Amino acid sequence: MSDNLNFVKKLRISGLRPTKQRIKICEILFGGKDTFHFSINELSKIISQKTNEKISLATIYNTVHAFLSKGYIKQIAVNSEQNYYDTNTTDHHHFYDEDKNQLIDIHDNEVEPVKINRKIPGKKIKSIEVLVKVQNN
Amino acid sequence: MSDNLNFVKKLRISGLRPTKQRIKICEILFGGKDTFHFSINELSKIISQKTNEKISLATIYNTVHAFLSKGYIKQIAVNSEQNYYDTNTTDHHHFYDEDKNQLIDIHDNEVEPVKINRKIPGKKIKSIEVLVKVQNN
DNA sequence: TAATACTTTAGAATAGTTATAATCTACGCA
DNA sequence: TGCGTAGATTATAACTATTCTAAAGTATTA
Ligand SMILES: [Mn+2]
Ligand SMILES: [Mn+2]
Ligand SMILES: [Zn+2]
Ligand SMILES: [Zn+2]
Repeated sequence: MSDNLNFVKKLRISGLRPTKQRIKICEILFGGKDTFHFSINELSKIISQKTNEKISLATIYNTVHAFLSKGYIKQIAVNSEQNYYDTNTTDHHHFYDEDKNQLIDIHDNEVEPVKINRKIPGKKIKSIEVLVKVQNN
Repeated sequence: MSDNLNFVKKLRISGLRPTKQRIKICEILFGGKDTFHFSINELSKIISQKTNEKISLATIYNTVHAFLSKGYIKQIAVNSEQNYYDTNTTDHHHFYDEDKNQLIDIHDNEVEPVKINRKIPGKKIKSIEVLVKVQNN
């Protein structure tokens, strides 16, 4: 709960007013020990489980987008069914479990750096993402 | 146009009846010299440009899904805005030009093989995909 | 040619997401 | 400490990609 002060700071620093809703979403996203992956749908369910008051879907979308543009979370492209987000904003790759519909972090020591021996004229690389799809044996 | 016989064969082999619509879509997808990337939307536009008769959206979706499940095309995850498909079904990676919203093939000689030093128990790797997002300098 | 299974189609339904516009709130300033 | 205002929240409508439905059409095989 003293985390809340940090969240307020975090929001203020990036020019976002520390509202009740945003602080609650901060608690859920950044208050745990571990980072995690979520869809808007999943986040919405977590919120309604852990909270008495309801946060409207529009606010959840707005907040996730705000956090995304501030770099507090990352977006992960898996498929077009649903957007996935990641509270781990470091550069890292993923397994995607097609049976559980679940993202799993691949740590840097678990994968060789990807080397691209080609440049696109006039373009700079913004990100390199590896997605390893896995399924049951 | 003698390609059409091949397309009929191709469809027959996989248990799909060679209908007028499917053959037309085959022509567009597999009749050119080069492979290419497309969204359903783009394919739909190409069809209406190159064809007098119209093919309904439902049929385009059905056919793309059928071809996908037969392995005639691949699906590429870029973002959740829209699904992308690829008539190049070989294993290969992609640049994604965020300004032009366009996929560009990375050839095997342009990237070192990606080595994953970790296994998920009970799971087998289905695919390894690298997506390099680029934007204007 | 007839029976049948498969296919196409228009349009309805669904689902994720974004826009709207009214209400509410945070916060700098009087 | 209370006001004014910019910014935030919300319910709901709108939008769009995709899937479903069910009726009409077509390929296939006997
Ligand atoms: Mn979407
Ligand atoms: Mn979709
Ligand atoms: Zn991650
Ligand atoms: Zn490709």
